[in-house]
Amino acid sequence: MSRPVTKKTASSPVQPAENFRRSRRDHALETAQDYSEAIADLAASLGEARVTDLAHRLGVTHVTFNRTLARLKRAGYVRTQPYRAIFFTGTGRKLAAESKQRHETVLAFLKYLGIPDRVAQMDAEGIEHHVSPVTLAAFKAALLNVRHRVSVTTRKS
Amino acid sequence: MSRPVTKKTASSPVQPAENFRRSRRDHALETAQDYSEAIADLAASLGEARVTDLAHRLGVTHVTFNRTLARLKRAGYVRTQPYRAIFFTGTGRKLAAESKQRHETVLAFLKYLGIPDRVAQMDAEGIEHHVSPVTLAAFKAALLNVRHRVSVTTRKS
DNA sequence: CGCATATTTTAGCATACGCTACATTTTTAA
DNA sequence: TTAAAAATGTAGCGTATGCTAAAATATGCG
Repeated sequence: MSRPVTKKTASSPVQPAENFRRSRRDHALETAQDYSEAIADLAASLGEARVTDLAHRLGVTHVTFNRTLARLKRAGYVRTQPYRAIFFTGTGRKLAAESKQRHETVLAFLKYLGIPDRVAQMDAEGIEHHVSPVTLAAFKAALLNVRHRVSVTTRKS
Repeated sequence: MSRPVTKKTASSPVQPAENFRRSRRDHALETAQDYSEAIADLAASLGEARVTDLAHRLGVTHVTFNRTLARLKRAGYVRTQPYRAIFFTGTGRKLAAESKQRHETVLAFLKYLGIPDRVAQMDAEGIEHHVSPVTLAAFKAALLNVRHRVSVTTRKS
């Protein structure tokens, strides 16, 4: 007993699995994006990106940062020389720019919803990595809608 | 050379770190929530939750599911007997219910923004774990707003 | 009943991420 | 110039997640 169920296991629920899978698969990339974004940020504001500064900004030890940096290097996003500052490759710079842009959009959207800055910033940090281009576009559209209140072509990056 | 920068390292950027930290810290809980939600879902629709069915639904092997299930057990969310179906504890049921509720809200909100079902479902899966109560409330408010067409002040945390 | 099949569990490996402790190199200052 | 301080890098540990392969238990049918 205890199994009086249709044995038609796993016939219908096949699409959900894909979503979960995707959600998980992307996770590895998230940190890389965060790191790239931080590197770009700091490079822009301080003129260069140093390991210690970046680690502190990201709330990890320099060790943790360093290891992930190695992954970024392997992936071809950044190039570094030992004991020197970090430099982006073209690909890396693009990744960082996209990440930042997306971050800004998500944050602006949350604020637009009336969410307090503090909370918006926290949530944006987690949400941004799961926002597909389509959803991002929807966010942008909503923002444009409220800002201009008139017809605006959606291209204004 | 190569360091012509102000040495005021790590004085201002202390709040960002918190956000990143939070975003990461929560990650361990995400899977547990996904799993709980799936267990509850399946228990509701099939009458009981079996390891193989659940694993398939979540897109992982039964082995992976089983190990995480052990963690849920350790955390006191579920109780199981070897080779038997899975049962929630009170805490676990609550967690599952909350997760599901949040999932529904996020999904509905994305759809409300005009995002196609397929995409909305994918994104919701990733986003839901990063939506704070405040943001969730804002989502709900937006939904109510469109449903009732009445004024909904954004203060309702 | 007993063996074939299905389900569940365990064992062992890989990756990513976090950490502390320690080694190395660079920078700074005496 | 040389020794102390700061920054960077390496080694090794722990957790969580994923996997495949194989053992253990349950189930079902001849």
